This record gives sequence, C-alpha cells and structure tokens, in this order.
Amino acid sequence: MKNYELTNNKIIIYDLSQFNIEHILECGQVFLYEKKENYYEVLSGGEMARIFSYPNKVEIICTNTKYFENYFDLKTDYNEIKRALQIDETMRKAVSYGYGMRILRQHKLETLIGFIISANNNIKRIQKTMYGLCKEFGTKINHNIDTYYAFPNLQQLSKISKEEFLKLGAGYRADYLLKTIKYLSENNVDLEKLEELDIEKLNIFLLSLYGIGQKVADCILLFAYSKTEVVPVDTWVDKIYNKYYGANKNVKNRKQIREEFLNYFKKLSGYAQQYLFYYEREQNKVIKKL
DNA sequence: TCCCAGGACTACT
DNA sequence: AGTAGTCCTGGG
Repeated sequence: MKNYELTNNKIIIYDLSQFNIEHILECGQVFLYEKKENYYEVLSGGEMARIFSYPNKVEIICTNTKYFENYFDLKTDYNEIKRALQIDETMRKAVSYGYGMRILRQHKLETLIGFIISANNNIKRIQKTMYGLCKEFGTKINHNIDTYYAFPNLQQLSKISKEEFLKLGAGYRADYLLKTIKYLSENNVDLEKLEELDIEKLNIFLLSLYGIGQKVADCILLFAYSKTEVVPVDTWVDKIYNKYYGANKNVKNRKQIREEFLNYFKKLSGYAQQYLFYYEREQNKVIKKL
C-alpha cells in the first residue's frame, strides 16, 4: 500500500506513523501556520493548505498538491531515518515522542525573514509579525478554497518602512530587516538559485547578511535549504547537550556543541536535533503546568 | 519589579 | 578568539 496519494486538489496520507501535523508544525521550524477548530492552516510560497487529521488518514486540501508534496518532503522515508537515529536511550524517547515530525522544505525568503525576526523572540510574537506582513503587504489571493494573503515577495518587502516593521512588533529587528531586504533587493539575489551552493558557501553568504548569526543561518540551511546535517544550537539545544550528552566533557560554547552533535549523529544531525528539541521543550511545558 | 522568550551586534580585552 | 552589555516587547 502507498504511503500517500495525490488527487486534483488534495493529498491523502495513509502512513500516520511518519506524518503528524501537530509534531510537524509545533516543533519550532515554521511560523506561518494557524491551529483552527478542526484543522491546521499553512501558508507557503503563495500557496495555502488545510490539514485535516482523521483516525486512519490525513487529508491536505490545498491550492497546489505538487507544491505541498515537496513542502512536506513526502518522498522521504522517515521510518528509515528514525530507525537509524535510535542509537541511545534519549534518542529513543525523543523519536518515540515526536514520531510524526518531518523537516519541512520551506520557502527560502519567508524562512530567512522569519528567523531574523525570531532572534530573542517568542513564537506568538513572531507569528503576529509574519501574519501582519502578509495582511498588510502581501498579495491577496482568491482561490476557490478561500481568500488569503500571501507572504510579501522581495519587491513588496523592499517598500516597507522601519515604522511599519515596528508597528508589526519587529522591535529592534526592524533595522536587521531593512538592511537585509535592501541588500537582497538591490543586488537582485535569487535565494532559490542559491540552493546549488554547498553548505559552507551558503553559510558564509547567510552570515554576511545583517541580523543573521550562526544559529539563524543554521535554521535557514536546515528548514529552507534542506541541509539536514546542520544543527542549529539555541538555548534549548544547549540545555539538551549539557543534560544528556555533555557528561565529563569540557564543551562550553555553541560552536563546539554544534560540532559534537555533527560528529555523533553524522548526516542525520539536523533530524536528531529536531526530535530532541521538540521532546525537551514539550516535556518542559508539561512540567511547568504541574 | 525584574527577567525571560528558540540571538545578533558592537565594543571591548 | 572570546566575552559582557545592549537591543524591542508582551507576559509571568
């Protein structure tokens, strides 16, 4: 039996052991999504999808099935990845907990802007700013599913003033956004085309942009450029390393932690990091509630 | 009130 | 090369 199939306007997923929309969207890799009454809604690259979960299948009603087949990376077999990752007790727990998680293949510009805004920020506020950009500066799209606003393209972004970014809650990141958007737009940078570059070159380019440090660069590499061996080290991954993997090791800074994870999980480091991140953060939420 | 919430930049040593 | 101080802002 097939894991999933595409029809005209929807994708039907049968193998729920490697697709859980809550795990996918709530694991911290994406901002343009909303939890509705009985479905999740996702915006990406001018397209829109609504994901309905049922006991034995998931239906994705969307504006473009091919786009979302790629977005959700449906051709990749996660059962294989999960098997290979369960090399210690912590990973077994993390994978078991977030069994339906997948690393998305997101729109490059949206991801870049989103993670610049994410610096020292929380998800709720990042989403407020991102959706505000859509509503106020994006193209209105009338589709028979519904009407919605796409995330603004580079040209639309380049017309936004500092005051407007501030009004949307970007705070001190408004200057980062202005400078980086100005650079990309004036130099006609096509972020999609940069996919051909190798990790090192792409990393150097991203770090050269204002408002992008190593952690944000890693997020863009992993979530938009599908460089799945990359490990973004934020405060959570820092904690995770020291809690589960750092015993008797004299590793303190994040660059070293990044290398330690890469040495340990090899090509699957990015996936490992995401299962661990999601697991630890959700455990922490549970603890806080008690 | 203080201090964080999924960091980056600048200005130092 | 490595590290402290500063940067919006809403919520506990």
